[in-house]
Amino acid sequence: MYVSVDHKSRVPLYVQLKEQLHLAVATGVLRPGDQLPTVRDLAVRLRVNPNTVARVYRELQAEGLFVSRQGSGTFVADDARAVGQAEGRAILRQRLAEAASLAHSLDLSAAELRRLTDDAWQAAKAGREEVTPDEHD
Amino acid sequence: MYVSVDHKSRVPLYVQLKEQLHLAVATGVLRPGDQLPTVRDLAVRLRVNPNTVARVYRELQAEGLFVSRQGSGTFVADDARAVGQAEGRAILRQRLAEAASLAHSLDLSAAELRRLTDDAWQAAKAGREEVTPDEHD
Amino acid sequence: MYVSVDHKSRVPLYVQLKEQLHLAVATGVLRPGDQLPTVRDLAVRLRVNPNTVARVYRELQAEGLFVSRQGSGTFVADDARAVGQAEGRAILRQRLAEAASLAHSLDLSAAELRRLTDDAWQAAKAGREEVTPDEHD
Amino acid sequence: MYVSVDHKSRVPLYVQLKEQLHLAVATGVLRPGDQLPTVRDLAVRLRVNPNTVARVYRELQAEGLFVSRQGSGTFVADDARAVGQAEGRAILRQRLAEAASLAHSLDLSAAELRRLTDDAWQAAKAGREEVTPDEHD
DNA sequence: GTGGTCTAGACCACG
DNA sequence: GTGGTCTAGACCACA
Repeated sequence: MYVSVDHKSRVPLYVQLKEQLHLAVATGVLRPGDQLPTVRDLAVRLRVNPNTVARVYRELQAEGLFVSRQGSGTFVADDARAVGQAEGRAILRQRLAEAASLAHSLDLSAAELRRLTDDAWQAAKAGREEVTPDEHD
Repeated sequence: MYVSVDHKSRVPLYVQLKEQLHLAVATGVLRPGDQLPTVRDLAVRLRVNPNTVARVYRELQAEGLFVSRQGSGTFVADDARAVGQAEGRAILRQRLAEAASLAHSLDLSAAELRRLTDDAWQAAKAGREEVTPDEHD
Repeated sequence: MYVSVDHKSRVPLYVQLKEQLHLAVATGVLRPGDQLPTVRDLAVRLRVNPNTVARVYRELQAEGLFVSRQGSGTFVADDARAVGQAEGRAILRQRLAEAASLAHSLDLSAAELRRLTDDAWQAAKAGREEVTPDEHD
Repeated sequence: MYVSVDHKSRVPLYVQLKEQLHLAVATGVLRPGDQLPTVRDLAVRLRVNPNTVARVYRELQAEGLFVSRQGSGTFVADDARAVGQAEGRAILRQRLAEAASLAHSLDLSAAELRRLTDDAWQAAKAGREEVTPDEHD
């Protein structure tokens, strides 16, 4: 479980955390049945208020990715991976749709868009190798 | 009319408006020297708070797309088109970078990403024909 | 907009409020496009913390019943009624399923269950006439 | 084995267990004078915290269904069946009251409610045949 | 010790 | 003035 949040970002903390957990499930880092850190524990590690973590767990439970039980903890749901992947693809499709629409408005050709996409892909692959540690103070 | 906003969208009105003006410049619908509607006029036409329009004009001025001549109004800057196109591409690149990163996290191949991009492009092209952005009542 | 919550009930406040709004939409008391009370206003009227109201609005928005926009307010979604009725029936079906299962365990016949249901229906109809005002102190 | 619990359900374990014992008594699976498993034994079999079982025994004792004889164990009370059946009916009546009230709010007619009830009854009858409540591993 | 609810009150983004 | 986010900290239900 390697999650981190950037307190300086303008993206809400709970969104950052939610996306990371989403991805962890979609990519199999978190597997069905795995227990998640307790709300309080994760809150301490991320230097975040417990309510914020609780909100993320609650929403992911509503989406069917997690199952929480009072007294025992929060776990990855049995069918979480499928749900996570489906959602991940849906989000990707949505973002590409926006990009394509913008490309259209800029009068780019399909070939030009494809080239830019390939560039972005290469950049993402390269970026993967670097570590981007979490700076807080 | 070259601008319209969707009051039901969760995208902030000022962002929508700003993007549309950006595009209008980048694609040549608005040309250097053209005069823009007054803040009040545009606000009425879009059924939007004047503060919102004013904010957009102010920010686009700061970006160098618009210039305001005291007493006579707001106009499209001389080098606006170049600025607009450059910014448009930068935004597009940024969005594709995010999409590519997500695709990477989802373990998609470059080919799969390209296919999704092409799909999005086709969808954008198809959608373009059905746009009727002018009238609101 | 006549909503009330019982602070003494063991049912969470946010659940009580959510159910009432759900019903108001499903029964047409709230109609598509209607503006809801502001978070702060409703919080004062119900003697509840604004966060509690905000949570309800947020969840109902996630379910597609409400639409909230920063700066302007919260409104009933266009297709809210259909969503609300569908959900209402689903909940009813779920409760009847539990009741039927229990009746089965108690070795009741279908006829006996039906009689009890009719009784409950009559009681509900009668109860409808009484007012049950909200006591807070 | 006449009891089982579902660790994945959001219904609290102690509620599940209590209901099952209730039913076992009401339907005669457990008869007056029968000895119940020890707290520790049942806890192990159900993979549940002993506190949970103890709580259920305590509450059922308070309701008059069980009696505990010092040093020899917990037994089903002599008049347990009557008590259990009465309580079962009371619970059923309560649930139907809630359902009827909801149906009323949704503007359903008595006939529609009856139809839904019959459907639920049939579904419960059908479901009953496929139950295999005993084994958990 | 687990998660769940609620309050009080601050600060930000938007119109 | 609208909703949205976040913190701090209390209290409850469950195991």
